[in-house]
Amino acid sequence: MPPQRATLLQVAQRAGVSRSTASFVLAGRHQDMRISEEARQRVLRAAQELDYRPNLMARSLRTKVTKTIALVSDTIASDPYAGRAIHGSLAAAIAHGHLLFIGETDGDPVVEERLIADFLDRQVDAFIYASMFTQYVRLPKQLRDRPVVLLNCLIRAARPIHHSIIPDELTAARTLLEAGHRKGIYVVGHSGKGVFASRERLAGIKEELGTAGVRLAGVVDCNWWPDSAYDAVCRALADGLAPRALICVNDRVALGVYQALREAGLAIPGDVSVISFDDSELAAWLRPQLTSISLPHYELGWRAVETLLGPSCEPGITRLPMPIRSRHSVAKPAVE
Amino acid sequence: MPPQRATLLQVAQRAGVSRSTASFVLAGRHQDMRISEEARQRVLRAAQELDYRPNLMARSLRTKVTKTIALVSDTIASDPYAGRAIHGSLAAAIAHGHLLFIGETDGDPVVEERLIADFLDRQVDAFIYASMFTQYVRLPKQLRDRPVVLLNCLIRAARPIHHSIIPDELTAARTLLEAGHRKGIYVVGHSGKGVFASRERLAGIKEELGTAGVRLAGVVDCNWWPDSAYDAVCRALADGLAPRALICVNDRVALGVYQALREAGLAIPGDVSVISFDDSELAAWLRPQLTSISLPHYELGWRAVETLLGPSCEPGITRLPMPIRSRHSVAKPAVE
DNA sequence: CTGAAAGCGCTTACAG
DNA sequence: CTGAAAGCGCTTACAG
Repeated sequence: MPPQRATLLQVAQRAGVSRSTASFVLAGRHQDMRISEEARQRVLRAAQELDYRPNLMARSLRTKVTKTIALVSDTIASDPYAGRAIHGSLAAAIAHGHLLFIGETDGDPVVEERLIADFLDRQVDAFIYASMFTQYVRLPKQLRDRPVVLLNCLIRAARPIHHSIIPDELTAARTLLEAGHRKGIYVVGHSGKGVFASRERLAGIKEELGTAGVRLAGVVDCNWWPDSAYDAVCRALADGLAPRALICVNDRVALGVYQALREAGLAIPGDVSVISFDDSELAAWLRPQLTSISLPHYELGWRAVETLLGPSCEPGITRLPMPIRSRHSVAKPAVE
Repeated sequence: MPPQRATLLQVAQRAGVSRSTASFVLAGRHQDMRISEEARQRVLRAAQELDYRPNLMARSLRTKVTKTIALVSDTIASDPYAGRAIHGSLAAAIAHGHLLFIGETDGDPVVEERLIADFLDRQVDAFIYASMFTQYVRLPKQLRDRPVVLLNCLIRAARPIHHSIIPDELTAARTLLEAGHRKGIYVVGHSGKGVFASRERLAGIKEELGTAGVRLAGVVDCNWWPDSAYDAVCRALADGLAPRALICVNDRVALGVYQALREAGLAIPGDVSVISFDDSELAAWLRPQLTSISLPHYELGWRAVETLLGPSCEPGITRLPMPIRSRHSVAKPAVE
């Protein structure tokens, strides 16, 4: 059996004081309570000798704060890289003296409701509401009026009432602009309504290009897999598309794009620059190695709990830079 | 502000009974307490109307069981695939009406001790002690005499005192045996003492081959990266090595092996079969596609909390089958 | 069949 | 400067 933990009462008795006094010195409130230095020392020593550690459940019951937060996500723990968001959240929580509960809903609203109820029953102080893909979400009713920070997702609202931490989708466009691209820039990927991440991504790209006075030349529509991208790009090229730069929504799409360009006799990056998202293993295996932009999962997680637990958690949106791994698929465009 | 939760007292008052009575019916102990059916109905209705949910912290303080468990790992949340172990643990915990705390130590004993202390202060009921790589570990003293299940790790001991859930490392050898291989089977990877996973893996392979009366032909020593594997295999081939089957400790090593074999004019799987571990994305990109064995992370996690929370958690070792993804790198050996 | 009471381990006005 | 007391929201012998 585990060793019995000493209680505050035991500490007090050993120190020859009351529980109140012991509690105050242990809480560091000996100043305002004006505990005699001598009593203080006795308590400290007793606590040390008994290896006293406060029962946090008891404390929480009294104070109404548990110093625990819950991260509820659709399916973050299962994604290869998104798990880092958990890691980041964990680290920040610990740094703030909090512990973190994790929960996965697999996108099922019923599961979600039950999960949140469970957390609430345990009196968690606050929530991180996280999404695997960057997207708009509806906040569960149970979370209204509670401290919540959104991780990798947003809530549609006239005036933001919560804080969101999302990736800054401007990186890709900026990279191409910096390389000197001004025209013939296309996005390869699905632009449909369903996939919110791609919409955000597309919006970010357009916006960044726009501020530089550049127009996105178009979108090659396909889903997020190599075959689909390959087919779509082949077809587009056959139809006369003459891209100078292709922004792929992920590395798998880039794989299909590579194939299509190669078959069309187009050199990467000589004729066409290619840039992508995810920075998966694949990016390094491709030839030429693919310049790819990853989601800053760890930072998103860290920052989310940081702002949740930080001094002032104001509504708004924090966009975190997306780390770019520059390899060999982007070059200055050839002069016309 | 969040809506005020109703308390047991309020339910009791609304039902016109004492807290005791309310508590008993809500706990379903109306039988042994012989509460009148009428009183029972009143309580149930009151609870419903007030949307009563018990404060689990208060209950725990009284009963000494919190229905929370903690998973402490070295660095599971950060690994691309190991995160699934968390997912599996989560699911099993929920299924048992428990909630899961997660903690990462990054392998630092000081961090570990503090983390466990934090969990203990929160009165968690039990622990999962998890490791990123399959390996032998020392159990932190704080965890002695407490309910613990080891996830993907083992404790060296004369008589096992805890339960370990680990992958069954026999799969690779078995696959080759089933394909008809009997000789010229080599392992490519580091056999040094440091990397426990490879030791377990090597032991598993030898054992499985041994029971079939087959001897491992040797080990090509290298570290777990493509370049090192490439160099090592090139050198070995130059020295006259004539393998019929190569077991790579992971997919990256397999990549190096592919290159080395190709340069030596050896066909896969015609001349040499190759099998590997991890089943990463890479396995599908290689040509021929690589047959690879993955760690059953989700199942390891699930099973660990399942046995922790299950009826009888006896000391011992559970070995979970490693799923094999058969592709095109293993074939029957050519007849001599 | 039901209620009054103690107690889990804390914190915090309050009184002296 | 310090202690007695109440109370956080529950559960559970105990008495009737």
